[in-house]
Amino acid sequence: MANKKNTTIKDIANVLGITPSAVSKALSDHPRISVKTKEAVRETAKKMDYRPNRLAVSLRKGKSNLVGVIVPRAKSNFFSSIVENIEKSLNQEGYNVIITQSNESYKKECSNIDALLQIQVDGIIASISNDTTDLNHYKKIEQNGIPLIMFDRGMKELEVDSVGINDYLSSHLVIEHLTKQSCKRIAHIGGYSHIRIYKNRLKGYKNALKKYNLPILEELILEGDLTKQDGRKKMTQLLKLTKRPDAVYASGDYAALGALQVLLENNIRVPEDIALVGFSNEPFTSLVTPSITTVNQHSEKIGQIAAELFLKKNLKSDLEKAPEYVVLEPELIIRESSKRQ
Amino acid sequence: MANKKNTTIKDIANVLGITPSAVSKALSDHPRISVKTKEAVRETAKKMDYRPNRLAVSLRKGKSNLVGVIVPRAKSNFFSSIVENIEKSLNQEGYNVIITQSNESYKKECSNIDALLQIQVDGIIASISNDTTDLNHYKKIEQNGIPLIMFDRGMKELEVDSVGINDYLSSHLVIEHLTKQSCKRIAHIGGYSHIRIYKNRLKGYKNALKKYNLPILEELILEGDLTKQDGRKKMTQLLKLTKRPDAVYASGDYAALGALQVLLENNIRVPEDIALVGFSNEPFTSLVTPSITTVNQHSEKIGQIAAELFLKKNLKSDLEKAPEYVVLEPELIIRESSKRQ
DNA sequence: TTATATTGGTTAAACGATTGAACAGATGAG
DNA sequence: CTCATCTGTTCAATCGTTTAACCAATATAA
Repeated sequence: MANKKNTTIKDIANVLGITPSAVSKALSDHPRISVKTKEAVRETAKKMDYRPNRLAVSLRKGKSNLVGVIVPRAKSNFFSSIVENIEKSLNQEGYNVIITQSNESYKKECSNIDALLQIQVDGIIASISNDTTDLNHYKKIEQNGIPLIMFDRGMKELEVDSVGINDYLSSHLVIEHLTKQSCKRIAHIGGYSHIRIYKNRLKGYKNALKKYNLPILEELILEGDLTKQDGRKKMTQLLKLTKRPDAVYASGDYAALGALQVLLENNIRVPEDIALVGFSNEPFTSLVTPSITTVNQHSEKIGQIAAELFLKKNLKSDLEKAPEYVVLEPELIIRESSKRQ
Repeated sequence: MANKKNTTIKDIANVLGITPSAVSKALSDHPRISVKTKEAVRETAKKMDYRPNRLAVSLRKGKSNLVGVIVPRAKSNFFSSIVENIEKSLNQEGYNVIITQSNESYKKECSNIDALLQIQVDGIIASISNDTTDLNHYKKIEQNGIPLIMFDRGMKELEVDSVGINDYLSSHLVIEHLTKQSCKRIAHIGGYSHIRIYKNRLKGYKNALKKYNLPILEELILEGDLTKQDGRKKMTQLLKLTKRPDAVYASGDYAALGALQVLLENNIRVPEDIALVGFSNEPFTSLVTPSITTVNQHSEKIGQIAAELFLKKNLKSDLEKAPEYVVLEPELIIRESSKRQ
């Protein structure tokens, strides 16, 4: 029945009365093959709907034309947008992309890497999970001789190419804006500080406070996994303080959303009583009431640049070279949750 | 340099002084290999960190252990949740999943299929794009002798396994609920009716109206691509009617969101003046104010079942068999946008 | 004792494409 | 007329595994 076997190079050779190797060379435009033969080959190849067997080519050439991507969560708009752009860029260059999610779990991240190496991808583009502190599994990638590119959450320790935004500057933008709204007690719901981006946002937050002559109050600085649930918890905690904050800057939109819910449930006016800022520009931030001020991270560009970094590294297969760090400028999107007129 | 070549079956053979084929058989637990040899092989395999070359295995066996998935949009929570579950189920069985998006475009869908066939996936699990009317590109899949499974948006014409919810019943649930809220003029913002699910929802809507003795008014039935933009447009259109509807049932949450925005902008009370119901239970429906009543489609289950259908089909490689249609029961989630007390 | 199983492998071909080396025929130089 | 060169192709090995067919040695049966 159907199961029409695919035509191979051999079939073409038989039809034309030449050898498979001549066909192969004709198709790859080898100089030693006559123009006449080349044309004949190309023509019958098209006629017979020939498509090279990717598996055979990969086996022979030692590369699979597959690139693995590891994201913490695929659902997040930020990551899915990055993935989309990685894919677009790499498809153009003849690569296919395999997407895996770590679900913010160290264990899953390890097994993702194993799976990708086992599939023999030509490279891995990854963003580290919240749960990850040990980095040995990432070193396996380079031991396999393929490039690793990190995005958003990169780690300097790994010494690999990476792309992300200027987190330090982001915090400055946020604090600057909040002080203009005359906020004086700005709390920070941060991510785990072993992750570079969250550390940098925290550092930026502290430095900016200093710059605007505001005190750094440890009771206003919290650390968690930035889920909506975490946001609720941290906000509840902040409301218990005798001296409540008049603004909250969360390092993630989901945490900001959780915080917002708690604020509304407690009939606290946003932004009049407490102003709120999130991070990542997830679509829902513009949909909720009040809409949430947030930081745009240019996810499209991040994806594209990550792909380009891979292509560059892969082309030169020059893993030795010093790593390249691309840093994009953040953009503050001011919405209702922080705009006190 | 790193680039440590991977150990092959041959290396193991050399170490043990036997042939590669003996090693291969030992690893696959062939009965003709002695227990002693098997143990020795397994041990040195582990010691040398042997991992079979998937490319070679695939080439030899004629199957890649890769499954392609085509979704209209990866960002949608509904689809991403399905994908997540397909992946989970298939990974367990040793398959890897390649995800592609059609972005609701016929052309992209075609090129996705081509790409997947070219990668030599062992099967394709797909949901048809809004833009697609011609189905010939899907037939190519079966011509290649691999199974095709459809989810959510399946097409009877294709005669392949599929899984989705009972769309007809969904509309009944919605209309029943709205009539209980004493709505009498219920509008329907539908998807393109060449897509089966939207046709069925429309049919269910009409039948349910009849059941509750409500007239079917063509001016209240609209068709579009169900984006937020489309929802805005359709709602604006409905508001221009001399006799406005007192309820709107949209076949998609994004369209419902667009409609809600227009309603709020026009100071129309929801649900008191016009009640609103969406479809898919996207997370934002519970986040906006008022929260949107919607239909839950059990995306987790859909993914899992799609994977199972593939595995079954693939095992028997029995493409001839009559297709299997799995239909899940929908669940109406009632929220503020339609609850008049 | 001879024929027959059984055990535990080995050999070799195959999957489909690539590629350096070899080779045959035509052409040109000396 | 011979040797070298060029052209267009074939040969054969290779990538790493799998597997049907084969073989030698030992065990079993008649």
